[in-house]
Amino acid sequence: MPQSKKINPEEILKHHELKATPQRIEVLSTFLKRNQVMSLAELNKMLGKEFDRITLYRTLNTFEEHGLIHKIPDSNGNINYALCKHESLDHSHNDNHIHFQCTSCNLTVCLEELEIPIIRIPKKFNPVKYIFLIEGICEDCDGKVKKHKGLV
Amino acid sequence: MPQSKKINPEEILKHHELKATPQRIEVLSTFLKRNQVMSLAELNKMLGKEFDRITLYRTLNTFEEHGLIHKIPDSNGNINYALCKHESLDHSHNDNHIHFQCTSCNLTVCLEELEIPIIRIPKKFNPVKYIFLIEGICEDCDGKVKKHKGLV
DNA sequence: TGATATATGCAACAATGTTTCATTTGGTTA
DNA sequence: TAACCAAATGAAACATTGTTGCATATATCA
Ligand SMILES: [Mn+2]
Ligand SMILES: [Mn+2]
Ligand SMILES: [Zn+2]
Ligand SMILES: [Zn+2]
Repeated sequence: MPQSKKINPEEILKHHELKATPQRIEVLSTFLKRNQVMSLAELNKMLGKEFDRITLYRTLNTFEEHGLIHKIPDSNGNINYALCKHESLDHSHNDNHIHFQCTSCNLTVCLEELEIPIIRIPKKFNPVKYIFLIEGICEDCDGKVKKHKGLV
Repeated sequence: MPQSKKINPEEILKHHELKATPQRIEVLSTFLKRNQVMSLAELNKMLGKEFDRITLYRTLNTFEEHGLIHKIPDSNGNINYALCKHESLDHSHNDNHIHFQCTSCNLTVCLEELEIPIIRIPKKFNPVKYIFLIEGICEDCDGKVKKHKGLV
C-alpha cells in the first residue's frame, strides 16, 4: 500500500525554523484542516474563544514572514489568509497568483494556476510585489440570483 | 485671455446628484486641493479635529457610491482614497487602472494611463471589478537607501 | 537537566467600522 | 418668501482589529 504523504504541523514548523509551540501547531492545523482561505473572524471561531487573540495576531505575522501563509486583502480592507502551497517541505512557494472574491458571499479563492502578468510601470517606481484581486459573483450566488429572478 | 476651467465643488456635487452640504464641500475641496491619494488619517488631519469622523465616514461612502472617488486598498488592509478623474463634469470616469504603493514611505499613486489587463478566469467565477496594486520602492526612497549604503 | 532566547498572555491604548436616533438643513414647492 | 420634508448631520454606543510593553512560561539545545 502506498504511504500517504502525512502532513505533520510540527515538521512543517521546524522546516521553517519556527519553534513548534502548541499554539502554532493549533493554528497551522486549522489551516491544514480547512485547506481554504480564511478570514480572521473564521480563524478565531475555529480556534475557539480561549485562544488568545494577540498570540494569533503574532502567529499570523510570523507565519507570513516565514512564507507559510500569505495575506489576501480585499477592497474593503479586510484581510483573508491562505496557506502557501509548497512542493514537499522545501522553502519554495509561490504567492504570485490572482485571487477571486465573491462580493455576495465573501468566498475567497486562490487561483494558483493564474500568475499575475508582469506590467511595465514608470521607471521611477521599483516594483517588488504584485497584488491582483478580481471581485465578482461566484457560481452559487449567481445561481441564487437567477433563481430568485425566475430566470431558471 | 483664456478662461481657466474653474473647479467648483458645489457644481460637481450637484452634477452627481448630491446635496451640496458644507461638509461635503469641505471634503471635496480637500481632495481638489491636494489632488493626490490620501489616507483616512491624512484626510482627518487636513479637515481638522472639529470635523465629525462619522460624517467623514459616510461622506466617503457616498462619494464612492456616486463615483467621485475610489478606494485603494493595500496589502495591510489600509485604505487610501483618490478622486476619480472626470473629463469635464459628465459622469464618465475610469478607476480601472493600476496603483503603486511605496512600502517605505507609503506614497500611493494612481497610474491612470495603465489599464488593468483582462484575465480569463474559470467560468464559475463571474468577474466584475479588478484591483491591481504594485508594491515597491519609490524613487526617493530608493535614492535614500543607495545613499545610505554609500552606493552613490 | 539546566540555561536562555523566544513565545505567550494580559493590560492598555489607538484606529476604524458601523448602527441608532434625535436634530438640523438643503432644495423644492406653494 | 415661507413652509415642508427627505436627507444629512452629529453624538453616543459598540465592535473589530492592530499594536506595544512587560512579566511569566517554555521549547530547544548544550
Ligand atoms: Mn493565494
Ligand atoms: Mn486610482
Ligand atoms: Zn458567492
Ligand atoms: Zn517611498
